Order: sequence, then structure tokens, then C-alpha cells
Amino acid sequence: MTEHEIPKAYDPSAIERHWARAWVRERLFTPEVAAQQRPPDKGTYSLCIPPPNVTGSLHMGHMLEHTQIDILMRWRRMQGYRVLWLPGTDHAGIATQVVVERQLAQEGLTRQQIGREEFERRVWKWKAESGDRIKEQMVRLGASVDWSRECFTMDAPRYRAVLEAFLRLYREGLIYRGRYIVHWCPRCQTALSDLEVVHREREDKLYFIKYPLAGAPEHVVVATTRPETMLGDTAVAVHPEDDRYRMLVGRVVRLPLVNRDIPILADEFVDRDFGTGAIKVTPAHDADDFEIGRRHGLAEITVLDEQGRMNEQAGGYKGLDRYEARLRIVDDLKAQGLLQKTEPYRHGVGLCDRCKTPVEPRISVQWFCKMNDPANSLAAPAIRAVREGLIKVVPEQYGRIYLDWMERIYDWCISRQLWWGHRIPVWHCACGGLTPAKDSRVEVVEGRPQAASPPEKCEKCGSAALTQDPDVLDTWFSSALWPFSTFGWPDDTADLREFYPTTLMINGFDILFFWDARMIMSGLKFMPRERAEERIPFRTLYIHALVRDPEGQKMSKTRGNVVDPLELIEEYGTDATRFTLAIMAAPGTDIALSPDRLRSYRAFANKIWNAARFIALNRQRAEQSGALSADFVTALLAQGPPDARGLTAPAWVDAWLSSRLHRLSRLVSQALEDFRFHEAAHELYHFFWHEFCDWYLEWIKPVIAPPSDAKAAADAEEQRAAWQALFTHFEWALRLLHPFMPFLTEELWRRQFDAEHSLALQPFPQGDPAGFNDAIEKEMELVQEAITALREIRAGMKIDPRKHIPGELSSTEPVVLELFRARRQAILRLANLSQLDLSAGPLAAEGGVLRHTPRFDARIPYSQSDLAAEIKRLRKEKEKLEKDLGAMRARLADEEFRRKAPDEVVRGMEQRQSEYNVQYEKVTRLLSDLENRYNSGAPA
RNA sequence: GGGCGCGUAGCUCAGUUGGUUAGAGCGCUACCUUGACACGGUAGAGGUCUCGUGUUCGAGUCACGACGCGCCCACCA
Repeated sequence: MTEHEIPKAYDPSAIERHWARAWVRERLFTPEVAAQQRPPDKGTYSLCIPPPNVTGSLHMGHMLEHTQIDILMRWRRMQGYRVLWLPGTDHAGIATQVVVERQLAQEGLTRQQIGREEFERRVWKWKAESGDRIKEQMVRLGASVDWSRECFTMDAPRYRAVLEAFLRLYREGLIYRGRYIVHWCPRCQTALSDLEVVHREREDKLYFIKYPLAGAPEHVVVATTRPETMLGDTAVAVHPEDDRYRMLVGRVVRLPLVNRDIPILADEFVDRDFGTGAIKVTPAHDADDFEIGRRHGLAEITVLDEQGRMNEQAGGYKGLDRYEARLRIVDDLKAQGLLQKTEPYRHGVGLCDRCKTPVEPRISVQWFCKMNDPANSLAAPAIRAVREGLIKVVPEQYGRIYLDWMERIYDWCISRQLWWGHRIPVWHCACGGLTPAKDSRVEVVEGRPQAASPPEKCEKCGSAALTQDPDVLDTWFSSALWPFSTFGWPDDTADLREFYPTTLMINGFDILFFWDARMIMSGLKFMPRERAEERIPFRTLYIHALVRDPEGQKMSKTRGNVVDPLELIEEYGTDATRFTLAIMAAPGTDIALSPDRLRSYRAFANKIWNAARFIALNRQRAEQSGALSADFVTALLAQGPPDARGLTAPAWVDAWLSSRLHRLSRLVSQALEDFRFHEAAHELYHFFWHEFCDWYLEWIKPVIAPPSDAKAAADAEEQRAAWQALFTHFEWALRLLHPFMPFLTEELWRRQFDAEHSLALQPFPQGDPAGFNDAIEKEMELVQEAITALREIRAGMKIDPRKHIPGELSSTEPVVLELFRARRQAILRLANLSQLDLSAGPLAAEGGVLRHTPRFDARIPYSQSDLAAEIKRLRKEKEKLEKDLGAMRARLADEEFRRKAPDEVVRGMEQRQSEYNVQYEKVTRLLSDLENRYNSGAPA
């Protein structure tokens, strides 16, 4: 095999594995290394990866995200930007803890059994494995990240950023500790933020329970979905203006089962129309009741423990699970005649986002971050930044959703009763005093970072007996700092100065509030810069679609429809999978990933491969024959990038393709500017397959073919020019395709053009409107139409495609005839004709099959034709013409249309009408002619 | 209870500010193993753009309403 030969089979796996490794080794995506090979001549372009959770491996959502990011990164890098895509992973507190707990459970262990230290060791081990797996996947994906800057949300520098941020917020009073009712997961045994609770509709029951009035025979009926919490009731509430209950307010009912007297009170919160208009008030187990309780000074009686079981306050029910207790209590009420009725009831139940256990509102002491402190609001600047357009949100409806949420944001519960995460840097004293770490320094002990400066004594009483708060921070606390913690904040580093604010953030809608909102708030809060536009974490936020299964269902483990990206990569190749994701990624539309589409883009990759192979085979022969010198391509490359290269003696078809490439280049960059990945990919697909391969390559085949003995020396010059154009155009296309299909294009580029340098650092063709050639493109359209018309006649006549037959073209326009004359050779070849007759006069229908078009007629003289089929086709065409002409005539007859529509539109329609009229007359005449012949039984 | 998105060919979807003849891929039909590629070539069939009303000279595109599907937010027991 010689140097440029390309293997027959396209084997994506081998190519992709090779380049994945090579790119890591060559460190091309480290901006400093890239700059040595090609100094950037544009600005900085940076993006911090949405750090994948170290909960396992990457899923299709990641693959879509990384594909989109990588396309933009590679495109901008080729455009000459100094590009940094910073990689990393997230410790993902609760999510990772749940995964490791499940592992433990398989060994029959709980984290409590092995203890905090051992548990943390286990999670770190898991983190290492998962992190490696994720890195390996990203490498396989071709993600052009700078591995030298890889970060983890719990490594020492990031820990330091967390401490710094926490301590500053704490000192400013924006972080406080308080006893409130919060969402509690009885399985994870931790508090959750509102965002970590998902609501699901459930079929449930509404219980109507009689609460007897103390010392009276009457009772009040309350409706509840949670009878088990009645043990913690401390009041019954009605609406103050509810006439049914007005006289009862201030009286006392005896709480059944526990026989405790509780008051009936009035509160405007109560909805008179729901249930009976009277509610039980359980401040310790319901968020609304908690508020009512605080308004009326009620006791808060907790009857459930941390695992959702009844506690000692529940008397005889102690130890029962909340659902068991519910059944028992309902039974007992029934037995006492206190259950009036039950009704089926559909309502939303809050579930733990991670483990789907129904959450429990629970009173506990937690740490909170103030979002809207009147004197020092985190939210207000973040609202302004988006509203005033400092941060551009795409698609823009997400900007509105963001603002809606931000405008009614409330305090963020940041403490978690977990073992995996950043430990809260505050120490407790027996006196109740709270003392934070002295500063944000971090030390690494046994590979695990921790605060290096614990306080020596209590700030309140001076005692030295201090213990660190056992809680850890919500994982999103560290994520919120990601766009600057990754660059070394709080130090004033060179990276921070150069790459912050990042140019772009791309992530899914699901973390708009969790993450994007909090990054914006923390960036604006912490970055020590004057102007808000320098403090924002990113200038543009692009929200991508969701990847769904072929039925449009969300991929989830429980549905069992999760697709592993690696499986797709194995089956279809990374390039084809990336291309599929790109071409299906229309903004705002979810992606229903289907094998059909994957197959078709694998075919596309194969097509590119084979086009390259065709070129290589011919090149080899041309070199052997001496028609091409071995350094032909090197000399070509020395002339600069393909779009800037002047072609010597370009043939007509080269001029056409060059114009198409200029246009395509413009389109691709414009589409990518607007995140219209599907449009860019679609244009590339169509161009490469249906213009480059179907027309251009077919057209030039005879020209570039190795010289035969008969070939005149005069052809050699033409051939060299054709080769020059072919290499230039092919290279141009490879560059445009590279961001989408990096492996395949890199492989072909290195084989065909430059084995030493990566395509990833070559200039991206921008396209120049001065290079558009409308005249030639129009001409090509006519030639293509002529060839297609001739082929169509052949196909309709069922003539063997291999058979060479004569053909005829005629036109009343001399320019059209001249065009056909000039392109005679191509028409002969591509329509597979033995000869081509050109004439100005009309062509007869007899003795052949005639095809009319507005600007020319085509005919295959042939003794056999299927008159009936021709007649059928013509009738249909005539019908369509009549319909269109009717519509046009009506249009043009309308005075208002002529007066109000732009001239351009009116003239266009007139033009079209006259063309249609010509065509209509031709078709009508031909049809009646054929019908006559058919009816008279004349031979075909 | 609010808010958002979607409904275009058998299937999956494009269609940027309203303007000529509504596109693609897959699938389907016919012919073709022609020295890049059958993961291919050539040609073809297939659509009252969910329905209704309106704005407009002109609506797949804008407005309102209906129907169907999906999603998000919300403290109503």
C-alpha cells in the first residue's frame, strides 16, 4: 500500500481509538500548546464544562451536550480563537452517596455500620473509578478539552473556594442557622432544598375525621390526606368569616386517640371551599401548618422520627412506619366511630429527587443562604444581568423562565445531613456559640482536603472544646462557584484574568435553577471586578434539548430505555453518532434518538470515506503515471487555506463548486453562531453527498482519470488544473466537516494532505460573498435539469441504464443552447448518451419521448414508448399546471395585490405565469397529440 | 391554579423577520453489482401543513378559540 492509499473498509472504531489517544498525547487542546502551532488571531473563547456527576458513567444527555460544545469549540479554535474548554467532574453529594450506599447494601452493610471515615474512603475510591470512566468516555467522544486544567469540585483548590465563599457569606450575615420546617428524605435522612423535591400526581384518599368538641356532644369534621400526623395536631383552624364555624372559634376540641385538648382558631389561610372548611393544624409535619403555628404561637409536636417512623410522642403507635401507622389510626378511628367517610383523592406528592421516597416536611435546625436580603441581595443583580441582556439566554424563553423563578426566590437550605461533601466550616461549643474557620486555607489529609484553620476557641465563651458541624454543604454550593473556582479563585490568577467571564455555558433545562441561577448569583457576588459585565460567569447561556428514546419517552433507568453512548459509538462510530445528535438538535426541540437516523449518518460517514478513497486511488495512479508530482499537494498547501487559494485555470464545474463552497461556508458559520446545529449539519450533508459526490465527482471523473495512451498532451494541463481544484475543494469540505466529524476528517486530512499537523488547528473556511457566482449556479441548475429530464425519460421508458442512446435538447433561447453546447461532454456522460443533438426548433413527439420544461425541451428518439404511461403522466402535469395557473391568474387579477404587494413579488409572479403558460401550451399540445395517436391505435 | 412548548408526507422531523411551485432523512416502488461507495446509483409515488374564526393583497408562518400530546412552576389540607 502506498502512502495515500485508503483502506477499502471504513472502520470507525480503529480510527477513533487512534486519534482519541493521539489528541490527548499531543495536548493540542491546551491553548498554550495550540498557540505554538498556530498563534490565535482572534479573542478568547472559553467554556467550563458542566461537570458530570461522579455517579457512574456518561449518558446520552452528556453525549449530546459534549457534542454540541465540542462542535463549537473546534469551530472557534479553527477560526483562530484562543479556545479553552475546561473539563472536570462534580462530587454530586447526595447522588453519589446514594450510589455508594446501594453498593454497601449489596454487601449487607449500611454507612452507619462502617462509620463516617470508612464511608468517605469508599466514596473517594468510587469517585476515582467513576472519574476515570468519565474521562475515558470524553476522550472517546473526541471532546477537545484541556486535560491539563482538569478540576473536581472537591479537590483542594475547589475546597478552598468553597470555604472562602462560605466564610464571606457567613461574615456578611447571608448564611444563617435556623430551626424551620424543611423537606426531609426519610431514606437519605437529610434535608433537601425545594428544588430537590419532585412532585408526582398520586391516587390517594381524603379522610374525614370527627374531632369531638370538649365537653359537648357535637364535633368538628376535618379533612386530611395524612391522618397519621393527627397525633401531632395542636389546633383546628377555620376561616374567620366562615359562618358555619364562627361560633366555634375559641372553643376546644378533644383530639381523638391522644385525648389532648386543642383550640379551634381562625386563620385566613383556610379555604372555605375545600373539604369541610375546617383543617387540622400540625405545625411539625406540614409547611402551611408550620406557618399557622408560628402565627398563633402553637406548640410544634414532632411525631415522626428521621426515618419516617412514629416516635415516642405517638404513644402506642411508636415504632410504626408512617404508612402502617396511617392504616392503624384509620382503623382505630373507625372503631371509635370517628371516621365520617373517605373519598378517593388525586393530589401531588413530593418525592426525593434522588431516591423517589416521599419526602416528609420536618422541623430541624439547618443552614440557610439568604437570597433576597434587603441590604445585600444575591438575587437582585442576577435578575438585572439577564433582564438587561448582560447574559444572553438562548432560546430566549428560558430567560423568561429564569426571571420568573428568580423574582420569587426564597432562602436556600444549604446544609445536608450527609457524609459526602464539603463539611460546613463552623465549630460548635457547648455554650451554643458558633465559630467559623479562621480562613479558607485547605490541607490535604490522606488525599482528602479539609479546612486547615479550625478556630482555637469559641467566639462566644472562649472555650477550646469545639466540634465541627457534622453537616455538609448542598453539592450545588460548590457548583455555583465552578466558573471561577476552576480558574483558581480566590487567587487573582492569570487564567481568571484571561478566561473569565467565560464565553459560553451550555447545559440542559433541568439545571437552570439548580445551577445556572446560582452561578450567576455567585459570580456577580464574588468576582472582585467593577463592572457587572465582567463579573457574570458567562456571556451566553445556551439551553440544549433533551435526548429521548425513539418513542419520545424520557430516558430513565426505571423505564429501562437508557442508551449507553459507548454502545452507539461501537455500533455506528463516534462521528456518525455525533453527526446524528447535531443534525437532530433543533433549538427547543427534544431529540427522539432513532436507529434509523444513526444508520443513515453512518452511511454518510461511509460516503465521505469512499469519496476520499476514490480520490486517493486516482491520485495514486496519476502519480505513478507522472501526471501528478509527489509534492503536488504540499505545494498546494503552501498556497494557504483552500478558500484563499487562487486556482489556476479553473474549469467551469470548479467555478461552480467553489461558489457553492463559499456559500456553504457562510451558512455553516452563521448557523453555528445561532446554535442552529441541525441547519449546519444538514447543509453539510446535502452539500457533500448531493453536490460534491453526485455531481462534482461524477462530472470530473473523466478529467482526472489517469492519462491513457491516447490522451493528448494538451489534456495534461487540464488534468492538473482539475486535480488542483479537486484537492482544494475536498480539503475545504473536510475543514467544514471537522467540527462535526473530527475523527474521520482528521484521518483523511492526515492521509491526504498533511501527516504532521492536525486538521483541528487549520483555519476554518469563512466563505466570501465575493466568491458567490450566481450566474454559474443558475447555469448549473439548467444543465442539471436537462440531464435529469433525459434520465427521467429513459427511466420512464425502462431503458437499461447502461445502454448508450441518442438524446436531443432544444430551446428557443440561444443562451440556453449555447450553454448546452458548452457542457455537451458532461451531458453526454451523465445522461449516458451516445450522441446529443441540439436544435432551436420544436421537437416532434413522434418517434420518441418528449419532455417539456419552461426553458428547454428534451427528447429521446426511440421507437418504443409507453403511450399510456406518458399520457397519464402528462394529464397529471397538466392538472397541476392548471391549478397553479388558476391561482396565479386570480392573484394577478387582484387590483389590491398589484397595488400593495412589493414590485418584486408581482414581477416574479408575472414571470412565472408566462413560463407556466408556455409550459401549459406545450404540455396540452403534446397531450392531445399523444391521445390522438393512442386512440387511433398508431404504433408507438 | 398559573406558565411554556408541540401538532407539517407511512415514521422522525426542518421550514429565522408572512411573499413565488412546502423540504430532508428513513421507509416504500421500479430499474441498475457501471473500477469510490449496495452503508451505493438513477428515477418515482406520497402532504386539504390538527380543526375553526380572524388580521392581511397574500397565512404552514401572525392573533383568538377548540381538540390532542408533552413539560415546568405552585403551601391548598
